[in-house]
Amino acid sequence: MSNSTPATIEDVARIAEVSIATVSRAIHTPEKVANSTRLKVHQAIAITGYTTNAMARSLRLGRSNMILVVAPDIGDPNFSNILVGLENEARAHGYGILIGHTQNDAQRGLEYLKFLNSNQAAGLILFTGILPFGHQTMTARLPATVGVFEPIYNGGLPYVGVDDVAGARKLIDLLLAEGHRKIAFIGDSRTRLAYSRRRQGFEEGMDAANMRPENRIVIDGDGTIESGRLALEQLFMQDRLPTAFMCVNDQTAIGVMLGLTARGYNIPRDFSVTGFDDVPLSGFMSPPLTTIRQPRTAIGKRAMALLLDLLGDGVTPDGEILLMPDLVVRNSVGPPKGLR
Amino acid sequence: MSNSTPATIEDVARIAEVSIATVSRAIHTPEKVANSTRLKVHQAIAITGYTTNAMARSLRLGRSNMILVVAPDIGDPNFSNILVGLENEARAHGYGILIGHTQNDAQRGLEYLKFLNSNQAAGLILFTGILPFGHQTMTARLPATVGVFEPIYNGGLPYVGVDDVAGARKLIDLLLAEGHRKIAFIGDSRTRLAYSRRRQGFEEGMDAANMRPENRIVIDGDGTIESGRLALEQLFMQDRLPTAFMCVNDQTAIGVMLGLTARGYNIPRDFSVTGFDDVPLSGFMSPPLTTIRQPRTAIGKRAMALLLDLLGDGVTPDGEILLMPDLVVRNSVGPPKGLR
DNA sequence: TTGTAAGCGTTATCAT
DNA sequence: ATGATAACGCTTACAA
Repeated sequence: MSNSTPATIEDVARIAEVSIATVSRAIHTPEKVANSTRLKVHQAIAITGYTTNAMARSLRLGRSNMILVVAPDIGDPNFSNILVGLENEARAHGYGILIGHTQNDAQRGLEYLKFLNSNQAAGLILFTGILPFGHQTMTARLPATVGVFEPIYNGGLPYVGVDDVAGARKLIDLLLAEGHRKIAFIGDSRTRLAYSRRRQGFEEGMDAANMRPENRIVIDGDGTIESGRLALEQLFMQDRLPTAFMCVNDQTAIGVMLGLTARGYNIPRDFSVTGFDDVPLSGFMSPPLTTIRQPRTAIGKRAMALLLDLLGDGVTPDGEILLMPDLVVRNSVGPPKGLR
Repeated sequence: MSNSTPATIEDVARIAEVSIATVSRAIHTPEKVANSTRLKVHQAIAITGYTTNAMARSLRLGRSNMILVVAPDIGDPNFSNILVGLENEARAHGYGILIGHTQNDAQRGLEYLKFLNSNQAAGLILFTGILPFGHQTMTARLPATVGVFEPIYNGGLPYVGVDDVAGARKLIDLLLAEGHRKIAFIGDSRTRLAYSRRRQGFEEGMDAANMRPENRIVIDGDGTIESGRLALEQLFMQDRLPTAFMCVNDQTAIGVMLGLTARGYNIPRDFSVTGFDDVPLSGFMSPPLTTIRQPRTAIGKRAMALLLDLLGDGVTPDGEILLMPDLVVRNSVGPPKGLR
């Protein structure tokens, strides 16, 4: 069955004994074609195994039906479920999805920019928190674009994600309610809106409880397990110990937990720890991690819906769609040691 | 800088005051163009910000410079490092990578098939273990294709991965050497070559040690953490307990460990457990998991090199390239209880 | 060394 | 309701 070359619209036309124009119409505007003709065409299509050559179609149309999703790290445990949401919604509207992987390398980003500029994708979803095109970022001519999961720092682009400030606020309020006073925020030094917003939630909560600056320990990592561990070591070396660690994300929290456990401490008896994102692993930790759940599939769905809207009427919507995140209370938080 | 429409080759030609053919040559066969002309052209390109329209180019050429990588589950912890190897190699040869995500859904697979059939990708890398095109699998007309990480069950396609039999053999030999006699193999019931080969390694090792059938407990899951847990519960319920669990992959092993720990057992004092793959999480377990390391980046690199070869001379190479995997000894294996 | 022109597979306009 | 044909942007004989 391995024919040498794919069937073209002409092959179909010949077999159906109509013109190629009619074949095209039978496919895309069947109502403009006589019933009998349409039947013949579809039979011919079945015989030849014809599928539209998307390159030719897109060239002619000046647009494709593919959406490019760019992420710096495919391995990000948040990514795959977001993707499911994106895909389902795209499919429902006749679009396909292609994934680009930048590894935080501007060179790679640029290649995707080229891809976009040659109309190989109709729209762009950015999972990056920052425009990934290096020095060309400012002058990049982008198709319809929406950020997802992380607001985009330097783009002024529409975005769908969770309300980071509110999520962080839920966490800090929980810690405060348990009786914690001296709390460390293990942040992320990379310039990303999501991180500074989570920090902001932390500060607002501390403010609301009238906590003095000396009760707030802020230290930055880079959002990895390793960096959580490192931040913890720093704090121990400097002898600046809180009773609770509020971490910018789950990875960091897992690093902190691992470090604490390795030092022989018990969580939450000796220290409390919180995360953010509810990554799959978090539920498997011991103790399971108290964190904020990202409605990942929903976020993906909304983001794609937004993009498709944008593609439709080309009108740029209001800046951000913020979903409310849920607090997931597990077992990594308890009252501080002094209070028990 | 947001021009309405991308510059075309004609814009460049006009500005450089040459024909479009010369522009094309200046780009692709610069040696066939006078120095002075080449200079003018490149200046014009800079001015216009021109990038080749890949759709038009591919349509004309009948091939693209994109490689499609299809995986059922982007979230697979093995995937992201394989991808790095694939990408680096592809880039080095002027190819870009696109990722397709099937979620084990034949419908989705079919869409990628269409994508391929319209020449939108020059080659295909399959991370799937099985051709993902449903009932059209048998008649699918594929471009140059190579399987990676998992041999492809129903394709007869070239493949780059690890020697599963040899890897499993290392594991079973370790267990045997520690003194284990009654060993359970927690397998995967899905029809994939990788799993049956690991099982084969298990059997060969047991055979070589003259172990009787009643010392071999074989039970199947589906390769997830949950299924490892479930398999363990089944064994407990049936009261068929081994002293060691050899698991088809790390996820399964982690499930087994979690279940064992939840039941209050100590690993490796009460039971030994092994995995396969050395997924990132495995090193973080307590105890860290003894397993087989997949040289993921190397596998990706080799697979892409093979594909590019194939693209070059179109000659189908010998079936499989098997890399030797390393045993990673950590702390989840010890002597069986009776022997201590 | 450079230009002219055909053609890749579509869709859309204009006739018929 | 259907057919001829131009055009989308590009590469590559072939001519000059």
